Amino acid sequence: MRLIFIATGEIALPSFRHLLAHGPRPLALITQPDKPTGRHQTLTPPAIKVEALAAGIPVFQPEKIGQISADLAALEPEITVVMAYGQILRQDILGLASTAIINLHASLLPRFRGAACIQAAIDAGDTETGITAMHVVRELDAGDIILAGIIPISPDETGGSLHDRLAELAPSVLAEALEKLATGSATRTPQDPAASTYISKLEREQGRLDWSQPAELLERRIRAYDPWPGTFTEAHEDGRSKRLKIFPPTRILAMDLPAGQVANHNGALVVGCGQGALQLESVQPEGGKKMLAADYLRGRKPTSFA
RNA sequence: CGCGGGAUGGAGCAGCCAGGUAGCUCGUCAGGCUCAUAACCUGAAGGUCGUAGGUUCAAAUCCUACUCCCGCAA
Repeated sequence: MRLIFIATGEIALPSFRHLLAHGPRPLALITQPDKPTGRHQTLTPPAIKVEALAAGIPVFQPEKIGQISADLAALEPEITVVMAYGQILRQDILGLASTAIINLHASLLPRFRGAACIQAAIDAGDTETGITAMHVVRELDAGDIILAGIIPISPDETGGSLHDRLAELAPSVLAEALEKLATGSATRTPQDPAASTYISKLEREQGRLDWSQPAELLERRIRAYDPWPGTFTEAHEDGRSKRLKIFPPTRILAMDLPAGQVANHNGALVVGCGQGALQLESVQPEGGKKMLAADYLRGRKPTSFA
């Protein structure tokens, strides 16, 4: 089967490796251009590009994928697989493959269409999520569903841990979808538009915590947004105010404390929420390293978070 | 050279601006108190103040260079 793989995010790595190991071997990888990253803006290639080159797979990195539609057409693909690419595909790309263009999406569609689907599942308090294989259509993540793989979300799940587990789940979903498409046994289940939800890409600023919200919601958000985009607050300490990153796990307490007020409860760092309170275990002050909340309290005396 | 913060006994910090015997909250060890304890009391050990130069009678503190860590931004 002639297959083209289009992906950038690390969530696609296991699926890509699966194809390298068990076939069909991708004719080419299309991924985003190298981007400057980190404190010193070093130009960094996507990890999947590095693996593709090591495996001798041709790599395309167009600024806009439309620029290489002729090159892709020349490969005469039967199947195009898209996963966490980061660009909207133009109509001419959608029609390239003779059999199908499919997308692996990290949620149980039609719930959580869009970029931040993994974080959204935890943030919403869902008990399960998965990988959905579907046909790609013009509207984002709205195509007919071929099949989905489901995994439970554990109570201490973080965005990072769920990301990794979904990445590991994806190859089996991909393999089954390819098998069905190859044998003509693939079914198409339309998505119920009324049940669909859309989650836009997360920005760093969205990790700012609102302590007037219930502790239950904040606890989930801190897990969901770890490690990206991360959660933070402003720690007020005699006149000064410094950014403080907050990491899971956190513990919900029934304590009655005004929202945003900080208490040293027998050495434990407790913050009041709109409903209940949250005990923090791991924080990172601006300019400092990640540390235990108890350590943080030894040297800093914050009075409130906002 | 994108902007900024930091490096001080095992942990987290103060001291630096206005140079002059290294301090706080803990931890550790010993002893005491207690039915008992992560509680309390007493005492002790533990630091080339990131590295290398410079200024000075004297540098954690002022100047220069360098190394490492981190926040923002992208």
